[in-house]
Amino acid sequence: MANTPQPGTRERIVSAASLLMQRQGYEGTGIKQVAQEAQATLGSVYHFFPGGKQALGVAAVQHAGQEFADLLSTTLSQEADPAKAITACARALATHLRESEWTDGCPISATALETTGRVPDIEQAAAQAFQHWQDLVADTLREAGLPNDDAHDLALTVISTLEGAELTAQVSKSETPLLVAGEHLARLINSYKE
Amino acid sequence: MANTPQPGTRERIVSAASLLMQRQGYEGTGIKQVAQEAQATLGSVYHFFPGGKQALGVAAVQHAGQEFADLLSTTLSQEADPAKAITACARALATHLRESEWTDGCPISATALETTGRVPDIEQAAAQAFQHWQDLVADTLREAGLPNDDAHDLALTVISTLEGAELTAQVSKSETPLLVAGEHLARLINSYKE
DNA sequence: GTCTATAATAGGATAGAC
DNA sequence: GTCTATCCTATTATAGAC
Repeated sequence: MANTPQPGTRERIVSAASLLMQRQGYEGTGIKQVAQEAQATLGSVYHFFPGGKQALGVAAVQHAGQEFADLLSTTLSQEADPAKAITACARALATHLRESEWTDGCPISATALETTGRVPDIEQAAAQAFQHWQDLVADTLREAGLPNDDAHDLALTVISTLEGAELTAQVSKSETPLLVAGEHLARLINSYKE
Repeated sequence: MANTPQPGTRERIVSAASLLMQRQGYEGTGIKQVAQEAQATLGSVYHFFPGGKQALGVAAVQHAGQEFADLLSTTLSQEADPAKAITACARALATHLRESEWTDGCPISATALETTGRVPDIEQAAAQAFQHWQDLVADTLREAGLPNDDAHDLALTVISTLEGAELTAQVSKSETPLLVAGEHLARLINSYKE
């Protein structure tokens, strides 16, 4: 035990790429900038990612996808009532967005939008992340007793709505879109509850 | 009357920039590419936009924002029942997305996400477009008899949800997220109707 | 208003020493 | 694995003839 190794070079590179692409998008983020932010050299980046920027983009999206999935799991499990759990998620996103001064929205939307239809590998990684998130929400709804089909569809709308509300909140620099969406989602879920 | 002038150079440039930025984002779109697509020269682009790429980005976002507002108005006015009108909007977006082979999602999301917090002029243009869309939906809901406050909040969630569902649909190359969101939004609106 | 040429810089990527 | 130097290309932007 006692294993908390400080992040290795590869890990620092992926984290830096993930953060920068969240804020500036894929095209707006340079490999040199990633190297600098990760306190690594350009040579190291290409050592770990011989596939170049696209491979780095894939790793960044996967990393961010998993990180967000963890956050989602944690938040969802803190409320027994699924409607309240979703509202809590929306609130958590709003707080995080405001505290980052509106810079840290969805970690993969910008990259996904820029590359869709043009960089298949990244596109696929983004689709998988979205699917993973949806599955987590669907599981929560099912465990709360909702029928399978309802849970599946609601989970899809929950992810879509949180995604869109975060975008709207970020653009308008206001927590309101996320908070209002959280309330509406709870109402929607409750309308399926009996 | 009888005034259908063919598009001038400036108009062609803005249209091309708008389309390219929709598909590739702001950073992923080059001014030379815009000029080429608009069948104009680089000199013409800088003639009309001395402010350079940022000024072009602002014009592109405003153009796309207005174009989408027109589409929204048209679709909303074709159904008397507001819930059905919103569902129709979602369906229209889904069809358009599929028919473009998943390239034409929200015309401004990619640009907005990439530039938020970094290019204030573009950020502001995007925020105005979002606000404009929300106002159109709010008007529709009010005209259908919903209380002012409900209409305002619902319109916000409608825009957020359509936005997110379009993103999810584009990334997963499926109409489903938009179609399901359309149904859920109708259900949500109807739950406020009495 | 339109065009070409070019400046100045930054981008992704590679080579090879260590 | 790490580092530096460098190649090549693309980028934004400008200058000036027409």
